[in-house]
Amino acid sequence: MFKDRRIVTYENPDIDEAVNRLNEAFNEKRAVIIVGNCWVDYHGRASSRLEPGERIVIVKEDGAVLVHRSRGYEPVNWQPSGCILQAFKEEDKLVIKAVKRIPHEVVTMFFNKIHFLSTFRLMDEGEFSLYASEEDMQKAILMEPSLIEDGFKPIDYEKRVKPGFIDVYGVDKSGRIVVVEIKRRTAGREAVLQLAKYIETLRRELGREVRGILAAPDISKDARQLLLSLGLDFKRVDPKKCSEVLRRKEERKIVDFF
Amino acid sequence: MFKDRRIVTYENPDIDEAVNRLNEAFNEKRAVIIVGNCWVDYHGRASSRLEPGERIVIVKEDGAVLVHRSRGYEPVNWQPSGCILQAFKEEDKLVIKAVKRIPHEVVTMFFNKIHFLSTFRLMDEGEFSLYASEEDMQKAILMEPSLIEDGFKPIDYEKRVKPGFIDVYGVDKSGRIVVVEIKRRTAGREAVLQLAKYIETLRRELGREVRGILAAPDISKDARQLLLSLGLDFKRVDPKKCSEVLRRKEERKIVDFF
DNA sequence: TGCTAAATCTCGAAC
DNA sequence: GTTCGAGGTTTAGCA
Repeated sequence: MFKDRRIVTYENPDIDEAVNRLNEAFNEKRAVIIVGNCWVDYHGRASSRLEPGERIVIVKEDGAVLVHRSRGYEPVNWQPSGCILQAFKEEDKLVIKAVKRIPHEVVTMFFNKIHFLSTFRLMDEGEFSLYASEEDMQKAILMEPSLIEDGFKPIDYEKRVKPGFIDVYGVDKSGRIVVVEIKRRTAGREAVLQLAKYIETLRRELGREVRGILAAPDISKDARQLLLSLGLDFKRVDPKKCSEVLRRKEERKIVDFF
Repeated sequence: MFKDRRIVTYENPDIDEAVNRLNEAFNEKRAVIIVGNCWVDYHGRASSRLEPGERIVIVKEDGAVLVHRSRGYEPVNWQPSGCILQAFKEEDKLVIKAVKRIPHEVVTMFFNKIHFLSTFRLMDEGEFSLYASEEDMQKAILMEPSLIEDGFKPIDYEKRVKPGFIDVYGVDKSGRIVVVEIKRRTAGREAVLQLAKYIETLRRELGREVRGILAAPDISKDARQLLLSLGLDFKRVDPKKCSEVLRRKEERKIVDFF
């Protein structure tokens, strides 16, 4: 049990030791960090070759593999979780093969120098929460329709129409049908076209006028132009304010409960 | 110089030592790996909170930050390259702040236990090559137009039309204008609609018939149906074969040169 | 299983 | 600087 948790670190291990420690770790579903000089081949949906250099390699307990260079957010090579790992020695080099089926993809890493190798099991039950998603904005608008405009009354949400799903569907204070398209970030032309498609479909279906409102924290200049030319409206809605609305309503729910 | 390259590892460092080593590393643009118990706040385009647990944190020399949990390909929290880093002690905890402007985003990591901390500089000049990209396919088709069909003659590529850029533009053996849309993977409805937009624009512009060919390794069932209903063609083109064509042509170039 | 839409997408190129 | 498109995108939600 203690061994599971303990972090075992090897500085400058020789190839044989590295092979043993790695296969041990792969069998015991322990995570691994390797820093060393390596080159990497990938074959699958595409193919790639990474010429020799020092990199950080992480193998996680679920089989995910990441090869990181000295810069940038993205790994240069990787393998998602669920791949089968194997380490062996070949011509005085450490070889690690990570194989995945569906799609069939293989990442092969060759090390001629291992500066550092560490194996361990992470104890991690902490919850992760992300706030102010597009879904949060939708919920907030449904709970607090004045975020769109005074007198707006939602009737439905995620309403199925031919081209997709309408985020929020309702009537304005004059009784006109309103379609609301929500974007969590600056809305581009794409968002306007999406809204326009819904409007056109509904106009044909219902045989009456339909208003379109694009709800987003901001809108790009060309999108605004397109929006105007199509006779649609824009309503600035702040995702963070939506989070606050949700939080407030949640609190009220709890207050009402007691 | 040697110190730069050497990997320096501290097992179970106390908070003060960790703070010193980290700020040293941030100043000297050395990369850092930390394994320890931490919680993380993020505020920026969205907001998030990660409750305590053991994680792997990487800080790269360009300021990129990655917080990895025990499973999966993606970091749970991160910061792209170019952010400003700072480590300090607060109430017996190690705090690392990673701040980026444009957009303004802050990731704050709190550690109450550091299992190990390692700092180093990666020597990495190795080239990375990805084969069989969409660009490779385009090049291959331009070099070997029969990949599309016999008698096809390319005239232009990346041709600007109102909705975007036409991958390859040419004439078929009957002299009809042909627009080729290339996809490196199974083409979906989206690809067909893209091609259709180009075709329609060109038809209006030129006032004559225009053929459309979707070139991809495969096409989804619904995309094929849409394609047929629009009177467009599909041509199966294998990305790997394109790579081979390119390689062959490159070889020929070298042969011709000598 | 396959498709669609979103992502704190990232990254690079073009305007 | 902004915008646009591609990515071995990945990931999550559904039909």
